Parts: sequence; C-alpha cells; structure tokens
Amino acid sequence: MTRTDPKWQRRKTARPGEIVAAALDVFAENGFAGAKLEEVARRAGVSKAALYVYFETKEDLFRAVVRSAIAPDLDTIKNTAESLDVPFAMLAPMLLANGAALMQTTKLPAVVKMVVGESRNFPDLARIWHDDVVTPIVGVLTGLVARAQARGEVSPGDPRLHAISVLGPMLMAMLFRETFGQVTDDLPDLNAMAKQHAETVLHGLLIHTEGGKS
Amino acid sequence: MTRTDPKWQRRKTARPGEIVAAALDVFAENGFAGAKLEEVARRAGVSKAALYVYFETKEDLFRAVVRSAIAPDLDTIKNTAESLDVPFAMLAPMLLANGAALMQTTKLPAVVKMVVGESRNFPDLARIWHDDVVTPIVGVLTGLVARAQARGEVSPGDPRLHAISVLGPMLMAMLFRETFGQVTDDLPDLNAMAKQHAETVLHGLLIHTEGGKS
DNA sequence: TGCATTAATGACTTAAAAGTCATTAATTAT
DNA sequence: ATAATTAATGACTTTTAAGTCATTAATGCA
Repeated sequence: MTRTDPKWQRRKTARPGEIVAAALDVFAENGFAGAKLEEVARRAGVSKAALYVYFETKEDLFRAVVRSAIAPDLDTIKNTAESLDVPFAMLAPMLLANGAALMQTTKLPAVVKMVVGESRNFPDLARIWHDDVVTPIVGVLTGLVARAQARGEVSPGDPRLHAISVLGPMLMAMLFRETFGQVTDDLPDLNAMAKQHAETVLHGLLIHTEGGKS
Repeated sequence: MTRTDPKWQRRKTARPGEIVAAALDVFAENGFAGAKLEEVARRAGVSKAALYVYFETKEDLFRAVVRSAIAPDLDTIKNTAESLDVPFAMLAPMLLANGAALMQTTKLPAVVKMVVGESRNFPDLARIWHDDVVTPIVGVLTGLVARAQARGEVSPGDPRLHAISVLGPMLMAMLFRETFGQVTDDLPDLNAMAKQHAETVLHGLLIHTEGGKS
C-alpha cells in the first residue's frame, strides 16, 4: 500500500456530476419527496453535507438532475430529425427506431416519469421541459408532417395531432414499461413497437379492399 | 337559528367517501409524499384525527383512493367495448371518442399520473392497476383487434401492439394536458385528437397514390 | 329523558429527513 | 517545507408532518 491512506479526496470538478448522476437514480426510483439525500450521498460516495457544498437545497439538486437530463438527448433527437430530407414514408420508421433506441440507452423514461409525477410541485421544471424539450421535439415532428402534407405525401389534418399519432404509442409503451416493469415480465418490446407502429401509422390498420362495402 | 348549534356531526357512512374524494384531489395535486393529511382533513371538513377513525395509515388512504378510482370507470369502458359487434372501422372511432369523454368527465388523468409517479413506492398498487385496469382494458381492445384480423378487416401483426397504436396517442395527449396544463394554454384537444387519430390509425397518414414510386 | 355508545376532536408525541456548522485534512501556492 | 485555502466531514439542530390518545359530545335506544 502507499504510505498515505487519505480519508477522502477533493474533487471539485468531478463531484457535481457524480452527485447529479447518483441523484438521478434515487429520484427516479422514489420520486422527489421520497428520495433521501443520505441515500444520494451514499451512492455518490460522499457525505450528505458535501451535497450542500454544491447545491443549496434538495430542490436545487432536483432541478439540476432534470436539467442535466435534457441537453444530450435533445440534440440527438433534433439532429436525427432535421438532417435528412427523405420521404415521410422513410422518415417515420427511422424516427421511431431512433426513439426506441434512445429510450433503451438513456434515462429518458425515468426522467419523463419524474416530470409527469412532479409537474405540479415544480411548475418551473414543467415549464422548462415544456419549452426546452417537448415543444421543440413535437415542433420538429410537426414541421416534418406539415412539409410532407405540402408535398402531398401525407393526408390533411392538424399536423400537431398527427405528430402525436406518430409519437404517442412509443411514449405509451415506454411509460408502460417504466410503470409496470416491477410487476410483470410481459412488457411491450420497444423495437417491435417502433417497427409495427411505423407501418400502422403510415398505412393504417384497415386492409383496403377494392370495392366499398360488404 | 335553531337552538342547538352542534360543533360537529356523526356521519359514519358518508364520511369515508368524502374523505376519499378530498384525498383524491390532494394526492393528485401533490403526489403521495407531498400530500398533507391536514389538508385532506380540511377539505373533507373534518379533523386530521378523524381520518384515523376510518383509515389506519396514510398509505391505506392512498390505496383506498386509487382503488376507488378504478371500479366505475372500468365498467364503463368494458361495457362500451364489448357490447357492440360492429366493423372495426366503426368501433375504433367510438372507442376513442368514449375514451376522450371519460378523460374529461372523470379523475382518470390524475389517477393515471399518480399510478405512474408512485408505482415504485407502491408496487402493490402498480400490480392492482396492472391486473385490474390496464390488462383488462388492453385485453379487451386486443381481443377486438384480433377478431377484426380474423375477419380480414385489420392487417396482421401483434394485436397487442396494434391496441397500443390505437390507445397510445389518446393517453399521451391526456398526460400532456395533465402535466403541462399549468404551464400553457396550447393543449391538445382530446375530442379532436380522438377524431383525427381514429382516421389516422384506420387509414394511415400516407396518401395512397395509384402507381408505386415517384 | 337520561344512559350507553362511539364518532369526532385538540393537543400532544414521535419520527424522519432536511439543513447547519465548527472542525479536519487534502490540496495548492509560496 | 510550510502556510493558506477550502473541500469534505460528523455531529448537531430544526422542521415538518405522521400518528396517538384522553376527552368531549352527538346520536340511538331503553
């Protein structure tokens, strides 16, 4: 062993990130009120008092957690969506597949659950998420739909509602998994959902017969 | 005034319902941990101690709230869905319109939000909701889709995922309203969503051209 | 009409977790 | 090497809301 065996280290720059990462897990598991800072500290490998070196209050930490979860994922989504100029029939499957991947790769599901659950207690966070995450994403997709409508590719109708028709089932499946994951193994597969729903939302559930009725 | 001016009344049968109703509001607004029993008592017009005459603990009350929210809505849904034997092309719009009505008439949105938000802290409630609400509803719809597939009305594919394609956007719009209602007035209209998505999920977003490509 | 029952209460105790701070020691600068 | 700085801590106080209970009085019954 080395001669010195320090009881702790000073890591001014690394610590905040570690704390936020630990806090994300704890908040995601227990919700805001249910999360214990002692538990966050334990998982971050610091004392509870150390949290207060970097964050004023529990609310501050929560805000940092939710805000930190926004930036990276958001860019991925927007870049994917806007970079390509292909027919809507190709775009939709790609977007849904990318969404499915994102939901399995990142903490997005947990963060969405938190935002939904705590929106009343943190109207400022609800606003941030609405303005910085939901509106941009839905906006991009709405724009793509509107463009496709202008090209005559997509049927008329409110493009925003169309966007929800595209995204809704993916988000629903995601929340289903997040909510009932502890309770059943019979969870919808996100990749399968993305693939099948892309087909459905593009071509519809109905089998088109030649004649009309009967 | 009458001669007697009683400080309180004994209402053994009415009280539990009133308490549960008040508690639903408070839990819906603040989540489980954030809800204060003093506030529940205030809204129910009783003292906090009176709550403990009818419910052992806060958790017990929460369970009663969530359970009480199940029964009436569930029956409405199942009856609507199963009672009619019409083509899927007629069924889907009706189901979605009924769902939209239910979301605007009942506390369903608030309860769903609560179940999503607290599922980790109350695995037993998550199980109850999964077994008694979600599985039956999705099951009924899945059955209807499968029946329509057998009749050749609906395209092949996992009928459960199809069911999510039908329901997802409605639930998404509902949670959007529930989550961001405080923050914006630009909320998706549930009736419009039901109508347009019924069209979309049946016939698809794409406009069908005669030829293939170009 | 008064007696027994018990719903309901107000004032209290308890519990748990947020938040504080004087002190310690790892690091940085001289 | 040594001093100055400050990240980090352990032990503490504070706060808040759940939960308890002896007492009160509304109601049903004899």
